[in-house]
Amino acid sequence: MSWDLQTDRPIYTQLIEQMEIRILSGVYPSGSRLPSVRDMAQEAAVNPNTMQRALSQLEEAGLLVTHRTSGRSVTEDAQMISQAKRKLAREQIETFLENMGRLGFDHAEALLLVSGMLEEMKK
Amino acid sequence: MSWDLQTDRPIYTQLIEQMEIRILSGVYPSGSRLPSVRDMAQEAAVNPNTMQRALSQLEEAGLLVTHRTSGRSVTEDAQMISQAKRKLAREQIETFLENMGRLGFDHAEALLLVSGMLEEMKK
DNA sequence: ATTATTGTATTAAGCGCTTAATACAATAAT
DNA sequence: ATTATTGTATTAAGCGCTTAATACAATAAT
Repeated sequence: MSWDLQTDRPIYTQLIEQMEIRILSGVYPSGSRLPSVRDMAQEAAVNPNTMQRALSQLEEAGLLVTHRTSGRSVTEDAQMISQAKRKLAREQIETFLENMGRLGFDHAEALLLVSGMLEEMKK
Repeated sequence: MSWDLQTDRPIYTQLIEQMEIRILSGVYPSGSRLPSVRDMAQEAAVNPNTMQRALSQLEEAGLLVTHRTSGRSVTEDAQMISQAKRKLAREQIETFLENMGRLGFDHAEALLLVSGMLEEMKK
């Protein structure tokens, strides 16, 4: 699981997004413990402060729980996680339709283009 | 046509994206002249230097042409524009499928979710 | 001919992000 | 009891982005 970070926007926001995806997709399952801030920072080739910043915001969002001296873990509220996952998926679809709309494709056309591309990829 | 700019990433990159969309979707048609840098900067509530930076990069990309003292205009190469539009649409679909994939949905599922949401929106 | 408009360039300042270095308190591990 | 590990906090420096102020050359408009 690689951390590919772009330079065109703040690293800590990218860390937040990627961590969120890992949590929602089950890479870090509900209740599981995370590596230490320092370890995760090193793995992502990032300063510990920057990783700390991202993690503390994920805690604020309710996805992570901090145990002062024994590290952090993913929330045990599995329902919250699956709810967040559905919400994020919905948002992905909305942004996609919005983006296509700005290019001049309505919803029906966008759907057609997606299924068309999937057909192509089958071959 | 509003310029809603976020603070989470550089303004000039957002200007580039939004200008590109306006060009590809025909808001600024092929061959049409753009307002001056100063005017566009004021309209977007941005410093002229920032707008200049975005426009000069769009010129580098071949979408804009500069006429030293009589302003800028959109390239007259209509074919290039439509090609860029197709390319951008394709990229939108790919990113969407990629994002859904990271959340744990395969291509078929993603397509189903889109059509599902469109059904909902009809009601 | 004169004026206004065009893109362009330069300099200085402020700001947030990122890194680096360092330190501390709490507590799990030994 | 001692040690190692944990999250956390602070300070200073560098960097790119953004703004502001200003100026210049080229040329369209008058």
